[in-house]
Amino acid sequence: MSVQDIKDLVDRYIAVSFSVEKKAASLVKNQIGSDLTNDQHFTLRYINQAGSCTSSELAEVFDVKKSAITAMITRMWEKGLIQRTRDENDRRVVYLTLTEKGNELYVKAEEKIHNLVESLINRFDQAEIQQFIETFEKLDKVLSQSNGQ
Amino acid sequence: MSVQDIKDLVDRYIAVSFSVEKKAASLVKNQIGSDLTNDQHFTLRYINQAGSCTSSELAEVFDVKKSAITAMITRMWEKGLIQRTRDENDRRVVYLTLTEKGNELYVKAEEKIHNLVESLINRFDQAEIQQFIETFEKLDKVLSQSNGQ
DNA sequence: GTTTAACTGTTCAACTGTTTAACTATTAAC
DNA sequence: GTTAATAGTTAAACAGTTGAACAGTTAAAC
Repeated sequence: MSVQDIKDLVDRYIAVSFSVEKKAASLVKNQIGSDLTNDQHFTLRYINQAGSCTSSELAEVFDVKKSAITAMITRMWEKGLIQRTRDENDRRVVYLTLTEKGNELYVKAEEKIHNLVESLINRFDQAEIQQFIETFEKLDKVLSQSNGQ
Repeated sequence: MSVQDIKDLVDRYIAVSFSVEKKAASLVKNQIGSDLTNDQHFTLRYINQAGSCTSSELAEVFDVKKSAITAMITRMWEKGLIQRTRDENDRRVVYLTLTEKGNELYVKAEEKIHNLVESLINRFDQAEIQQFIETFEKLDKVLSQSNGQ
């Protein structure tokens, strides 16, 4: 592959990744709605899968400062979606869990997103989309390494 | 492919797309810096490639309301990166172009991003990454259709 | 055992990006 | 010539972010 070919690939990647990111976000916003922002949905998703977690953990996973997590959690806490519980052994730590309401809202939104993504995926050849996701996951790992230090 | 397989694929896609999005953003932020946010960089990129453009055009491309564009352009205009020029024939229209400073800043940042993306891409098999980008572009088109109406 | 250091989380000010709704100015339609 | 549509702006309100300073808690050093 020539230098020019690689340059073109890089150009195409930069353009398409930005475009897909924006379009996917607005598709979710328009078709899901659900009173949850994207970030809020993914926060609920993470806490739901983890069962419970801490602010520091979220800050690490989402790669933002802890104060950003505090602000986000507070907004969801005000809406009654998330519970804060202090650890009795180490009283610095606050565990975050979903409330009933938070869980319901999450499950509903998750189902809609699932259907949306499935309808997108079904428009592709199965082998193609499978390969795509595998490469995407490799990229995720490479990015983890690059970000690590 | 079974229903379960599809469900798993959907799960994996949702997880990996969110993860890559966050990691890529923070990698760019940490390694590029350059006083430009992601959105600002892509705005400069679009105007640079178009030569000149209007707020309405940017609103359409980025899929946000025009007032969001006004705010963003104003911030960059205050930094001396963008010029506003009224159309003499249709005085409602304002053309946006890069200033010298805006262009310099853009070119510098673009070069760094290019190198960054190239270093990522080079860690993949060439056929694999080429196929990946092609599928990514297909997905972009599918999203355009889905968002269209 | 007390002091010091490290850690968890919060608050506050400042910023970017976003939407909605009301508005100005200009052009097009009839 | 009045009415519609169009291009862009303004202002209020919100989500998400950083950075710096802070409180409270635990661990380490001595």
